[in-house]
Amino acid sequence: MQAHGDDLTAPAGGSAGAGGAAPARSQRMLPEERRRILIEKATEYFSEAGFDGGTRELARRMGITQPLIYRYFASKDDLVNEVYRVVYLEKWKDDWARDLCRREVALSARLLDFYADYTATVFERRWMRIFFFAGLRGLDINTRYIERVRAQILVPICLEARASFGFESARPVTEAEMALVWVMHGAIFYQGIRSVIYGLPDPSDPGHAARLAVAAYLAEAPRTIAAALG
Amino acid sequence: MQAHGDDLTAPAGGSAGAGGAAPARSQRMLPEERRRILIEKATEYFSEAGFDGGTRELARRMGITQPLIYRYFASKDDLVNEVYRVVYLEKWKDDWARDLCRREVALSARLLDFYADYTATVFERRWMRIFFFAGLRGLDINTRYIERVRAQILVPICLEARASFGFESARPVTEAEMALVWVMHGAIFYQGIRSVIYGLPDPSDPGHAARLAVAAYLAEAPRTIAAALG
DNA sequence: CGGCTTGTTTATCATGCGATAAAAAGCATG
DNA sequence: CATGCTTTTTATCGCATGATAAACAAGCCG
Repeated sequence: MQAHGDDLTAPAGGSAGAGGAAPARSQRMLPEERRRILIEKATEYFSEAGFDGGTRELARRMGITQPLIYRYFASKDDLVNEVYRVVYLEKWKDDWARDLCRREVALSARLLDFYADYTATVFERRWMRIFFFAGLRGLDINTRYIERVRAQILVPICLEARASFGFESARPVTEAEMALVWVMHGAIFYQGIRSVIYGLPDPSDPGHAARLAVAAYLAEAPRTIAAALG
Repeated sequence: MQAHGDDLTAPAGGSAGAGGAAPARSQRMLPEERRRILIEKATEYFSEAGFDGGTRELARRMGITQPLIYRYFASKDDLVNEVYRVVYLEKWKDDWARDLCRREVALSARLLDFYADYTATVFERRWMRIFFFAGLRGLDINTRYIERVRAQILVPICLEARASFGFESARPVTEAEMALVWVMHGAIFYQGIRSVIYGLPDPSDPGHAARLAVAAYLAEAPRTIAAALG
């Protein structure tokens, strides 16, 4: 539409756009720096427009020309995959799985600490939107992320719950135990969907939902575990 | 890609495709019927491909040619809006709000009945995916749907909870009461996300999550309501 | 049969996309 | 200043898309 009319702004060293959304026209850069910025801006842009967003519009927002993107990425898919990699993998903290197993701390405190940190990481517009764009596309990386949550977070929580309530057992986690922990996880995660996808205003007490969900989980867990192991 | 190569199948009255995915080439139809099928197939297709899916591919799946779509809809946007309308509005049941207020039935039963019916309606691949495609696009219709859930389902539940626990009051529902009911709702809704968006296998007991969430809600509600009205 | 209406297809346009090749511009070094 | 290497732009290709106009074909009525 108006991709053509506004390149009259700042022919060479132009200042920040008085006219449109395009930032200052960039100068020659070190490859690493250019690549870094490219991924960052691509994350920002694709998280809004979806992965069908055009490379021309992305370039325009960076203040570069479109073919330059192909000097740093062989194809648009390459760039998209890099965005995935950064968003999914680089934001994962191994501390989460480790800290959840620190039995010198009460389980309720471990769960609340974990969810405080986890939600601070993922309840962010860019992360959340890219997560769902990828999920709707049925991409492997999304499936693998969910599997990681299951294996490294939810299953450990089930085992910690067993230990916490005195049911030490090596038996594999049952479907009922998983269902219960998924309910807790879902109740908390859904709050992020409300904020970010629905655009509803954030609650004044952001930890409230997590406290309720964790308390409900711990209240129900003994019964579920007893039934599972009994 | 292969939009050209496979129209050698069944020139006129063709049988169901032995070659590809394209159904039988259609004959002349009554406008109402054609339009109905068009919306139905568009819902099916857009729910998979997203609203960036092409009109040619949609036409191919229907066994018609692409320009025919424009005899029934002025533009692709028109068709897309019709898909929204059908998915969002025609699947809403006014019974939900009414039945939630039937005080001769126990509140827990009303909640479980409601969620049994609600999840049967929306935990369906087409509905869920279109809901999130629209949500990510930030479309008005999605925002209005959420508002409808809030005003016609969640607020009434809060008021019914007050009545159920003997706190008859006309005061507006507080943020704490809303937060609690959103947690219940989110815990249940998230199970649909797991199945449909994540593609995880359905639990063997589909009502389990709802029972847990409703029980947790009813256990916590008296405290929350007392604090809100006290 | 001929003529009419209307559902459907064929042919086509303008536009935007991802991608490539070649020219231009920046910057260090002789 | 000239040389050489690297970043960036200009110009362009092939293709797919949404949309339009004109040709075609099926049924109905005289």
